[in-house]
Amino acid sequence: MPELPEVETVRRGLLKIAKGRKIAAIDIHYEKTITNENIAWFKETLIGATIVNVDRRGKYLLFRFDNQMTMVSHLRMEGKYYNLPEDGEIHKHTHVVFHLDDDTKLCYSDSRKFGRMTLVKNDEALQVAGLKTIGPEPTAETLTVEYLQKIMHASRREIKPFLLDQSNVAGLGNIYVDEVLWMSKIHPKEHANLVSDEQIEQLRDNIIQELAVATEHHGTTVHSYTNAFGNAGEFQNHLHAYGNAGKPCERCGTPFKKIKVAQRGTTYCPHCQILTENEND
DNA sequence: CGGTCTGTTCTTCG
DNA sequence: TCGAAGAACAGACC
Repeated sequence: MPELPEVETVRRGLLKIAKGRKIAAIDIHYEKTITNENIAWFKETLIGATIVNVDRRGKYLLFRFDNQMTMVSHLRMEGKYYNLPEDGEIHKHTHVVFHLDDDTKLCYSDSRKFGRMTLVKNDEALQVAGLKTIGPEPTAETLTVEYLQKIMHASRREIKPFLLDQSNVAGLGNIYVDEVLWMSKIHPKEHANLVSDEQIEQLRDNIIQELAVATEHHGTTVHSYTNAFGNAGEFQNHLHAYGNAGKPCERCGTPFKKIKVAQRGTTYCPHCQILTENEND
């Protein structure tokens, strides 16, 4: 389940093997991965084009080509890129294969078939659904205290679904939301507008730091698949809350509880993370 | 074997 | 206009 640190790790892996490479041929084994209406056009437009860069915005990868086109790729839960020699045997669940001009192939596999790719002109990339409404990148420059305070004051949503909403802040998913809420001592069901300005500042700092440190560790590996970019991560060894239900909180020793918040599995410390008003779980 | 669960985004409904 | 809930995706697991 790639979140920002994992997607950034994939981006760096892609740059190393694909930047400067020309697409020689494309095999598509599962057409729904490509959301363009015209699959033939998708292939024709990319064959002969050279990958000049791979950018990232939130959890979206943007492959930039020398023909002024951008392929937007979202991995959703299980999407993975990996690289093989041209004569290598592709893994199960491989839906798209880009044959490159250096006798290798860039493969996309996705056991759940949730991931999507779409090809658009460069200047239309930010109009793609999902990117059009995406919030600021979680960096010190782009995610300001003022911005976070403004949008949190204006929302009565529970903080967890609020932070999972990519239009508020880009890049957070289930794992890192549980982590930053634990670090910031905020209950996952706390309403955004009831969080104090001081706590918002803490939360903002924690989001920025947590994602940066996780990126340094190449993200969190949940299911490990060798040879796929972004699966060498070892940040799972640094998680405090996620996956620790029943184990003692590092700060106070109270066992972590696991509950549902907005239909999502949520781990939190019932002692450190307290609701300001109700005593509901 | 049937039900549940999984994460993310989009769509629908109130 | 907002937020909650459902839909969709497909497979792993009990």
